[in-house]
Amino acid sequence: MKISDLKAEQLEHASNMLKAIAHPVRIAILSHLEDGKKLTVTQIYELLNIEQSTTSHHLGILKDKGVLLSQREGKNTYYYLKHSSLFSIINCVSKVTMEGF
Amino acid sequence: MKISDLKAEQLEHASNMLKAIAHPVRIAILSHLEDGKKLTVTQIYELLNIEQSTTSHHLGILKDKGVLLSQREGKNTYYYLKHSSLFSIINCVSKVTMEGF
DNA sequence: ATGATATATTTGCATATTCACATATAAATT
DNA sequence: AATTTATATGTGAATATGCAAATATATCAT
Repeated sequence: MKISDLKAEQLEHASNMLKAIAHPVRIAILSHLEDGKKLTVTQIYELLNIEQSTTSHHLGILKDKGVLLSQREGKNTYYYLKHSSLFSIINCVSKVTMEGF
Repeated sequence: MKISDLKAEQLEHASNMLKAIAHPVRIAILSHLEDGKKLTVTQIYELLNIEQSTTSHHLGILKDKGVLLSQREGKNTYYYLKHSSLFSIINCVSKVTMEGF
């Protein structure tokens, strides 16, 4: 099936999901969540070397737009990918990016 | 290879490309350019039933960010996909979107 | 060469959204 | 109450968006 079969609502949905991941920091976050990994806010901002509040903000965006899920365990909140099929998109993006254009 | 292997420059590039397509109108435009099709500004704005200047604006964005190429033939400008591998991304998006979440 | 027409691009405007940072606040644990 | 971890708020700046109008480009007839 082709994307032209999508209705306006679906285009909006696809657009929102793409917006969610269309930022270098959020792409980097997702890259660390491959293979079903779950990471805390602290782990992520230390890995990426950015502001703690900036990290939480981006995680909030990804969660709000249905890309990530979260799970509080004591003081820590673990974030993980909601759908493994998102890897498909990210892998496609990396493939196209590596082709260099 | 994983997206975590990407360098900052590549994350930026991937992000820009995703930003380029992360809009309902631009997704709809791309959907009509599958299978190597080439369309004019007039064909596109009539297909999508939107303002002529809005269409030209979005086409400009897609061209500027390296998603589309254009080719003037007389009064008409034909737009087409720069890399067929972009279909991969769009097809992944439609797949994930159709899974409905 | 000029004016008219068709097609496309650009400009200006107002509005909305996004972003990073610093700080404040909230929640959980000790 | 103090500490650790996380979320929310405010701010200023940057970016994105649609529309209407203006401008540019190409073609055609005169």
